[in-house]
Amino acid sequence: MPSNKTTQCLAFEHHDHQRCQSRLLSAAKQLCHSQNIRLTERREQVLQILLQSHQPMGAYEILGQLNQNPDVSMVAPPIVYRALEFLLSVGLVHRIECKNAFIGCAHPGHASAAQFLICKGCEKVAELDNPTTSLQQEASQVGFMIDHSVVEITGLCAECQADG
Amino acid sequence: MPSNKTTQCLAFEHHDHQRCQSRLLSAAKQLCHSQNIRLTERREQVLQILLQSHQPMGAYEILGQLNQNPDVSMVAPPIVYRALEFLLSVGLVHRIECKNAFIGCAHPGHASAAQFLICKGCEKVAELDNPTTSLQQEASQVGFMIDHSVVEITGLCAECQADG
DNA sequence: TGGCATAATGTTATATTATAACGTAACTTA
DNA sequence: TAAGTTACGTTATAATATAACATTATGCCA
Repeated sequence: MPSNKTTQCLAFEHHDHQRCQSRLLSAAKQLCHSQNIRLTERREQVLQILLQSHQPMGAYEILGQLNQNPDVSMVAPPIVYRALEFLLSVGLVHRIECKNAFIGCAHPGHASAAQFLICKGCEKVAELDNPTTSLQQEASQVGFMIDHSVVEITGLCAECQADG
Repeated sequence: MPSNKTTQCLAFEHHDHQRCQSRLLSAAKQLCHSQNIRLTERREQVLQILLQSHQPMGAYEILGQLNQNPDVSMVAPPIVYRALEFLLSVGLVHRIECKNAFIGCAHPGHASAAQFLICKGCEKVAELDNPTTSLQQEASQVGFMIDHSVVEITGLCAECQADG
């Protein structure tokens, strides 16, 4: 049995990203359908752009990609921000605070407080899927009621370390 | 012996802030002196402004306070950002990513990866002083080499919960 | 002490990120 | 189909941050 020590860091492993991407898109559609919320064309466009890679994108970068399509008329920032607002609220996208950027959720539906490993080398971001951390325990020890948590670890992934 | 369960969350406790402030300023001076780096007047001004409260401040808010002094000529954003850059590099100030804001370090010299509890009620921020977390362990388990970590927990402090 | 190198500050302009405000179109449901 | 709601489009502008270059202060040592 192969070691699975990195199986929760898909972003840092070689994988069939085509499949990864379509799996996440299907999951998104299903999730929205089951919750009776609308994944409109715009929202889906933005989600698809984010799912193209495991790298976070700025809002204006997304905007740029939307506007690359010459068939469609140019759109302005609020379009993107509104789609992102929706996707964030549903948990299909996360915000990477330390980069003012956005990334597709790697574990849609798991709701939990996400934690990110952000590689400075390849700029990919892995989303850990661990529910409770010691932090949450500490917070409650001092009587703090958690609403939302941001955990972003920057550094070098294994491969980028090897590449020097 | 009184419970010390919250002693590391000074920000959320009633305390003599006058003393807190001057203690941190002295510590900063000492730290810079011992490391032979210059805490210039500008840098000290900015640090003092941040030490006035346990609430994070945006760069332009700091700028506003600097420019409140009618004796001195107006300064422009780069002044503030440069002072902040210095103070961040020395570890006298931290950046609160989820607010694009800055806060005086509550434990100067401890170097460690800081973790913040951010209250939505009183807007105060407590800096935990815990060295290694389970996160760091997890990161190294997947071969990730940590450079910097951002841990920001938003919610309600005990007092704000009580206040309804 | 004077002159050089470096570090810090000051100034202007502009880049980047985000949202307010208001109008139009589309969907939903009675 | 009318009314209410949600989503989208458009314009303008707010808020955050930095590039580039000029000036001043500091440290150093010949």
